[in-house]
Amino acid sequence: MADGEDIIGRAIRKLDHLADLDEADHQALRSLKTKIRSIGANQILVSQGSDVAKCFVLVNGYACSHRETSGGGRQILSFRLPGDILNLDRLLMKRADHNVQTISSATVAEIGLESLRQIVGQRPRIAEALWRAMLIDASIAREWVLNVGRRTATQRIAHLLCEFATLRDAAGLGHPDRFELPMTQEQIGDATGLTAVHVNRKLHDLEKAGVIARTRREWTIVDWRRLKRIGDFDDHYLCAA
Amino acid sequence: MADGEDIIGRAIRKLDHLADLDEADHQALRSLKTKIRSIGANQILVSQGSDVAKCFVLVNGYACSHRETSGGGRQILSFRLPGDILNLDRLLMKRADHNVQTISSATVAEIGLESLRQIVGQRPRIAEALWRAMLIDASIAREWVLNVGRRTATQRIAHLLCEFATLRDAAGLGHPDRFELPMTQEQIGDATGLTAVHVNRKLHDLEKAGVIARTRREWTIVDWRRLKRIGDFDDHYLCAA
DNA sequence: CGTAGGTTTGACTGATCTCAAGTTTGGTGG
DNA sequence: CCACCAAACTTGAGATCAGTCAAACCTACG
Repeated sequence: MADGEDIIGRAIRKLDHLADLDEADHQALRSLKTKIRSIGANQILVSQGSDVAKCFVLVNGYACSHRETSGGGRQILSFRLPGDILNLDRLLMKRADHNVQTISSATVAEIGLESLRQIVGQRPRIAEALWRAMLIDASIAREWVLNVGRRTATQRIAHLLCEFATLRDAAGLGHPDRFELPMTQEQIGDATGLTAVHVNRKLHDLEKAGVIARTRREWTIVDWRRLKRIGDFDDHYLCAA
Repeated sequence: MADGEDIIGRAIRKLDHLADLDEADHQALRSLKTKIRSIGANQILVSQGSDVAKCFVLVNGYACSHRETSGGGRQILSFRLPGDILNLDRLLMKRADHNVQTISSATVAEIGLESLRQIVGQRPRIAEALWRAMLIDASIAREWVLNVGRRTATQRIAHLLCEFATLRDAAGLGHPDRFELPMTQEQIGDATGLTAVHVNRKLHDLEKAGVIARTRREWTIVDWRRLKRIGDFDDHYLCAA
């Protein structure tokens, strides 16, 4: 297994799951020229309004997308895991409508927009998979509207943890309910529309209630069923294909 | 101009704007068999989890999409105007991931999913336009996450009013800052993550401040510039193509 | 070690919700 | 044209959730 194959392998497997790609589709994806880049934590990859001519595939590490209010408020719109394409919208949109940045040190594969567009034009199955990937992102965004608009602080945080753990498990990134959480409490707050201080308090509540446990950076979901119930979590929206 | 042409004309013009459709594309769209249906206010058209085999084009009246929490909370995810396709995701998604219902009496055109899929397979420009329409919906959803997560009550309401007025104007539905608002204050609350009571109070604030005016169901945006500033509104995300 | 970023805790403030009672509006039937 | 009704809107008082400010404490890393 060559290095190049391995590196975007996770992304390909993901797309494979969204439409029945055949061997020729796989070949086409593997033949895409990629440039691998290592970046530090908290580096902006795409900034709102920009028109970078490439798509980034997250190979390793974690990232998030966010928008800002004019008053300086920051709202995280999604967390990204290895295998995710970070700015897929650029395929059809002239400009990025949100920022994308790493939240840990990471490595990304850059793909030229032109070659990606070419493949999409020639291979309908790949187009379908990408289209569907974007629809799932949209479904997640809608769930976040619900989360932030209609749930209490504890519920929002619990829901976020459920989502992260589920996506992480689906991506095959190790033990399903014992992992290192890549985001800070400040970032959890920015994702749930809360303050870091309040996130901290509610996290302690969840811990005292025996639903989660934390030691250093290692988090454990002690009572998965209860966490889901608290967060009103139903994974339907995640793989809604 | 035949009736059938007229009725989906608005939707076609919208798509035309998203990709350069040629005459053959227009013909293909016009030749779609549609069934026109009139419905009362507050009727559910699509319910979450269902798999209706048709897409609905809103011809007349207003609609919204929403999801619910298990606790009975309701979050409106978008308001829909004449010319909008209400459940476009069904093109690629097995099941609806949210509810769609009318908020006024309305007439919709039903299009069979199969014929729509056929057209999408044969006419890449139409596929591109539809794809882009979905991306714009996604961009709007992300803006709503920001709105609900990071803005105060007054800002959220102002932002919503700006968005509605802008979309309404873009759809060519009459006077840009003087119109009948189709949603109740309860619905504004469900869209902004607030209580109807609180929406009412903040609406009065905006009125007292001379930013908006209301008589009966007729709303006027008195000071458009100020409303935009209050709501931190930048229409970039709406036509982000 | 020393430092910066992240976490924890406390006391106080303020925005929004809840509950509850009116009032207005628009539609319906007599 | 009027009487009535349900839905929407309005207003007040008190409760609560989450925010703010500020200080102390970790802990990873250079």
